[in-house]
Amino acid sequence: MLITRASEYAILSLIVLSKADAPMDSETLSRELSIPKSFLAKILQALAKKTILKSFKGVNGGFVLAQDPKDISMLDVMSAVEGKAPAVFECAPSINDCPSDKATACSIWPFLNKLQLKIDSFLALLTLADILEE
Amino acid sequence: MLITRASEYAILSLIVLSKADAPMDSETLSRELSIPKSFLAKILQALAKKTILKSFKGVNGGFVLAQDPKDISMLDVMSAVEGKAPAVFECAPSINDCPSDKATACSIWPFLNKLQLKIDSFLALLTLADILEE
DNA sequence: CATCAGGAGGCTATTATGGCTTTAGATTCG
DNA sequence: CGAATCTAAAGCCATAATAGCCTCCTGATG
Repeated sequence: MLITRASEYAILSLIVLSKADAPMDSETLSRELSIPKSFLAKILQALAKKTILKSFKGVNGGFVLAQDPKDISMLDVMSAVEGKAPAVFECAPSINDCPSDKATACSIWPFLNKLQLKIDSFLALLTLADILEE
Repeated sequence: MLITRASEYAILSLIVLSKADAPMDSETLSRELSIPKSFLAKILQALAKKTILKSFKGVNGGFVLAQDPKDISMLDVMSAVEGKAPAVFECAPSINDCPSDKATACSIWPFLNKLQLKIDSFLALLTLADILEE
């Protein structure tokens, strides 16, 4: 999946936002979590675009969760933040498409696909609610 | 975990090596998988250092699996290749250590730790054998 | 209309990726 | 035994992608 720091920051933010009862602005979040403000802003915007967060402009604006934590999966978060579809193996784009004309690459393709599916389904089942529950 | 391309290449290599019956050198692997040779060489070296692979120098040298596929977990591979300990959340280094003096960061620490454990244990149980079996 | 906070884009710094060269251990052959 | 050859090991350097910084624009609020 090529998990980057953006995913890490996104999850951190979601945990904090899930506990807030009013919109929290990116500057406050940035300060509380010691995350660079400008980078965090872009991440929050990406989450808002995928309707994982809801944003409010103006005074007392900020971000709130747009969905119930049990409906927000780590796969959702990561694919929202990492731009492209979350693919561990970028050289293996689709199940019907052999990724290469090399015989070796072709023969390992089913195994890669299997691994990809395992990771994806794990991340799809792991929700924000799972992390929050005690 | 900040999964990078190195992990992807490592897993690709392990799948191919698991099907070879003689040492395979980094140049051949690089050619078959269309992976940059010099980068792949470093990855294979990292895997050899953690005794996931065994290396042979000289004529007919190369790399072979040093362990049974069922004993090679994705967590092993990723931590071998990503240099540092595989931590999704680098700001949260150890369970007894609050990662920050910020109250907010401190309060979300248990949740982060929980997520980290979930991901780690998933990756620790996912072995090369799981990927290879049909 | 003044102020606040998100949205969007460009720019810089840092890190990951990839290229290249040299060194060292192992094998083969004369 | 010694030279030649093969391949891992290890380093340094270039490029590409990510992480982080700054400024202006837009919509909302009072």
